[in-house]
Amino acid sequence: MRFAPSPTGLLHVGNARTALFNWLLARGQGGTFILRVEDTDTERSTRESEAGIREDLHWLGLTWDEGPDLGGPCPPYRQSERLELYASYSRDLIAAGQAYYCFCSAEQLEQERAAALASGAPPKYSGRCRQLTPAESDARRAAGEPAAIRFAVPPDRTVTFPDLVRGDVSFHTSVIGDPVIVRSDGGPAYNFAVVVDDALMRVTHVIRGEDHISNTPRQVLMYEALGFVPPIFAHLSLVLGPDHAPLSKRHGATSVSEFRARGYLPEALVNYLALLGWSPGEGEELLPAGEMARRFDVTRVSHSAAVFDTGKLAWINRHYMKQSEPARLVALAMPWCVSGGLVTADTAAARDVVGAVLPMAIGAVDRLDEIPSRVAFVFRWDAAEAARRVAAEPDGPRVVAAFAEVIAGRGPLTRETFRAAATRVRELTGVKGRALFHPIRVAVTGLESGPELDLAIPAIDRVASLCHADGVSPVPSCATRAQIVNSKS
RNA sequence: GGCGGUAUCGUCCAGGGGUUAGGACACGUGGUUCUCAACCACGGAACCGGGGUUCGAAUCCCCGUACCGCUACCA
Repeated sequence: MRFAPSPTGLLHVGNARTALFNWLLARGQGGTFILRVEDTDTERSTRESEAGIREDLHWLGLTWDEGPDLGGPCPPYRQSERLELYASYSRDLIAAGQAYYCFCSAEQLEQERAAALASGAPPKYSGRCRQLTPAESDARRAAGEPAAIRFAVPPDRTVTFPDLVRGDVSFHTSVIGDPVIVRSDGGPAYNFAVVVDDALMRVTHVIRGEDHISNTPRQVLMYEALGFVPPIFAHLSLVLGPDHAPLSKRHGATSVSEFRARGYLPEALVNYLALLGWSPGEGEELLPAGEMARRFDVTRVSHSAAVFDTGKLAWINRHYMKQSEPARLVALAMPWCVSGGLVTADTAAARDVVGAVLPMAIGAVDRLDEIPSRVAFVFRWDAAEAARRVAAEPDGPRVVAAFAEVIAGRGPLTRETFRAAATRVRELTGVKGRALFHPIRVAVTGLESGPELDLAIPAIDRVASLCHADGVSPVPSCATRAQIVNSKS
């Protein structure tokens, strides 16, 4: 199996899904997964983009066995480095009379296409240069006339190929114009390069987007002309946005790196992408990639386009956040906590702080980037505001005064000591339920609603006890907060 | 326009000649907790239309419709 992106931009989630399905097949069947870079479009291809795609693939955990960085038995793995191969095979095709030089200019071609369209005919290449004798072609080339090479599509044939997701697909050659296989600048065209590469790299299964299905008959013809056996194809339906248009920027995030930047976990994105067009069966949905690979069956992939559902991705992401080891989650969340101003740097002490505060966020938040706003109250406590709000509560000042007194000098509160303190306050004041907890919440967090106090109070005190460490701004303890609010109200 | 592909709840995915057409997300209601969230329970929600085949069609066939893709010296 192979994944063959062109390095002309960020890795789109649709392409990531294609990569994933290839990976699932390869890993599930003990196959080899090749990464091949299709950089024949020299105008748009960049090394930065290639590096970005490799990084995104790594982040997703879609590892490959052969590729430009790893090497392998069929190098090179960048098309720009395989130019002699394409040239050699195109010469063979010309020699065999299965390809020919084409001298038509872009303007000429454009005119013909417009005319064909206007008259309602299929806008395919007329095949004019196919008539040229080898002698004529050679003469014109010798004269320095620029020429592309076209593949001679055999007339009046029906090309049928099996497609693992759709069954047999047929096209008649009468609708296929002779495709350019080598551009006049000498570079190979996509349809030719894939065929040569997939054949030489001994790719057995090509899983790719549905947008390639119309290319497949030309490619099958080229396999035949070159004396190669075509691989087995499987064309995946496209990924759409909520408006049923192909997923694009205006729908929000579309690239893997954007999803990463928005705080999605790689295993969540992978799990979601796998569910888009496929299901492991038995109603199971949340499965690790290895388990999905074990169960993967291309044959059972959906035929129809799928709408990308951010809500479901969020649900899956929440699941994996709850599932993660706390230390890993802290490490993952650090960048957002730093940029969100919770801590000033990613230090060991800062990680302790984030670790103390994280339990309030997981389960309550869909993404890592939402963590800072969920826990910010710990760090941005406004004494005056808290006091004002407590004063507005019927029993507020009385409850907070009692609370301040009960916890004074006790040191950092834990869940247990807080519960005990709350019980004591209830005994002292006779206030219970919401009337008891709400003033405490408001005094200590400054929030009308938020995390459970069982979680919030120990977190605040833990952070307060860490407050002079590197990379951490000092925050007042619950006792201090209660005391201040009490004195102000 | 031509060619190709696709069609089950709002969305994703099951199922498939006779089923109360199933699950998940989302949504609604209720429960629980000091509130939001989470969690639990319950609920509403679908076989594109028309013909045909058949005792029986959501399922098989044909047509239509809609949507998507391709129709490049981009990949």
